[in-house]
Amino acid sequence: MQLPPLKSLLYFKHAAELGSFKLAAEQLYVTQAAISQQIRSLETHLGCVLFERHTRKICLTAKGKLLLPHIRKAFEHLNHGVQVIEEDPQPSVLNLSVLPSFATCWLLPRISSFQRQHPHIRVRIDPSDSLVDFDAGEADLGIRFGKGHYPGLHSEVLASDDMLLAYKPGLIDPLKPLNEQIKSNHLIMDICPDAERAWRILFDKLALTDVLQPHFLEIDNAALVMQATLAGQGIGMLRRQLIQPQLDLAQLEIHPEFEVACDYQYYLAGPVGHFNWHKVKLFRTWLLGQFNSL
Amino acid sequence: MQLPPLKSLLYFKHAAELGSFKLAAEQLYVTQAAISQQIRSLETHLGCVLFERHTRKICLTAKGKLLLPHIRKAFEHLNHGVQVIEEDPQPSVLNLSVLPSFATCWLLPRISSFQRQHPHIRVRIDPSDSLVDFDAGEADLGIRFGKGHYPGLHSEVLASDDMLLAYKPGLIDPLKPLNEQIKSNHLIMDICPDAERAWRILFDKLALTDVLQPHFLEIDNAALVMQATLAGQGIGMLRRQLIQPQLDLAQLEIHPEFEVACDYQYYLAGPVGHFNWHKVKLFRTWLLGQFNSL
DNA sequence: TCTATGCTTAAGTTTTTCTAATGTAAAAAC
DNA sequence: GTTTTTACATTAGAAAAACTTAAGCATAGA
Repeated sequence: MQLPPLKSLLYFKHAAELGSFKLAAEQLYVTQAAISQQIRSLETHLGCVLFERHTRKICLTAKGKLLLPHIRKAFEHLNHGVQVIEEDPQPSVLNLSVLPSFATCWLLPRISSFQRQHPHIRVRIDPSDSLVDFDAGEADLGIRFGKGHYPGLHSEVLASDDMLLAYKPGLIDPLKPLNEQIKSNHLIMDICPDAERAWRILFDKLALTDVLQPHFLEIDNAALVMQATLAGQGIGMLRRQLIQPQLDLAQLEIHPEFEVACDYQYYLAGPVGHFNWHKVKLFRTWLLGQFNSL
Repeated sequence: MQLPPLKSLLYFKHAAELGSFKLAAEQLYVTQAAISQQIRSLETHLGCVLFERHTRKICLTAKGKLLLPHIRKAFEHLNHGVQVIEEDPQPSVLNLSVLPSFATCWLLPRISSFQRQHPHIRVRIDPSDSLVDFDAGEADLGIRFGKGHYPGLHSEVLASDDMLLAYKPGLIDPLKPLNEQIKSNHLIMDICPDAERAWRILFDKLALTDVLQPHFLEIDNAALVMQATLAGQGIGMLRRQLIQPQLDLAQLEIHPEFEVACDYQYYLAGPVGHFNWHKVKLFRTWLLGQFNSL
């Protein structure tokens, strides 16, 4: 016994319960045409008409009325099953998977505010370069710097960022041409696409093509780049979000003539179900608040 | 509460019940890779592992065991609902939608054999050029001559066919060149892609480009083309399946030098559910038997 | 140790589903 | 009795999901 396309059954349920394709479309975040097509496909598959179409409303036919309760029951079971699975196994522990540099420069300096607000939640931060295995329960949520394409996971943008030229106050004189400053200082480079791109853009802008390789200090971690910059070892190409605390404290300065928007953005990502967990909702709210207060 | 992709739940059910992705794949007529991918997508979506993978078998994890009974129940309801809808409303009446020419030349001469075999089934034949509206219950099954693409419907090939040059015995002398015969007789043409194509192939083969238009008698129905041919009004381009009875009775002859396979084939088509109906199963068996006995 | 089995992964293709634009018919408003 | 509005239908083309093929990998069993 061949089942019809399952999605068409879901659409049927919504349309039947709301008595309207239009409302079902809104509820399901698709266009009305999508509903219309799925219902038609279901009807073709079953070989019978399920709705009487009137101009301003639809009614279930006899066959439709026969079908609805079964479909409804079926989806109740599916929902319940998924709900059982998706229950939070440890409501009082929040496991975050975060990029090492973001953890060091952004999250750690701010997390105490979250802990003060929600003292009953224990926060664990797992710094890792790649997304962890959510399936294995290794983390509840991830914060990533990327393009937002995390197949199978729910994700939302947190913020954009810019690459800035940063240095220890006094290291260079912002009134002298940038050109000169670049040539006469060490350049501290993070090995990451956005930083490399920003350097390239800067060089193009200054028409510098002959910068020597040894001029660069390459470090594979933005937090260490910042540390080196803080120590006055040269000029760093750093993300604004990561150095904001240092800028506020005037431990770093940025050159006023340079700024490049990053290709990547910060994303919050994780399995859809996790976003219903209480601890996750609290953290998400706090996180968005932190980004928006800047 | 966001449901996972519904198809992945179906695959999960099969895999869990069979304890094997491979067997599930066979049961669902897909490759084992498809199962593996769907299960992974489900796991990613739920954020937990559902199967322990061992080398030669898989086992449900605790979460998987929790999920299975709900999913199973859900699909039982879906199946039952669809079954209720798909019950045959008139088990003793078989409504066939058939092309007019096929009805006249093929089905009607043979249908009495089916009626003798199954006297309790009343057969109704609805000759129509286009597929009827199965949704409205206008027909149980359709027999079409086409490419087998009937979206939303189940279809299966019944037979292929060839276009032949047919004429009343004695009208032409098969030993004289075909070339001459074509020029000196009326040509009776059906307005249908396969017939037109066959005439074109014939003309190309005979290097005839100067055949005059009035030479042709155009008739928009293969049954009438046959009738005109039977009456000796000219040479017809006809499908073997349609003229077999006349060939057997020597009421028509075919030219031995010409035969072109049709692009189209005969298909049996209808909503999937109809193929479970008793009367449909009987008719299908009979129909296949008729085609195979040729 | 070697082989065979069954799951995984990756790339590319096919199929399905969706959107956007437009059409249509009837109810509601004027 | 028109005109407008509303909700569903239809279409073509774009986007997303699912599938297949082919290769890889780990391990149970010979």
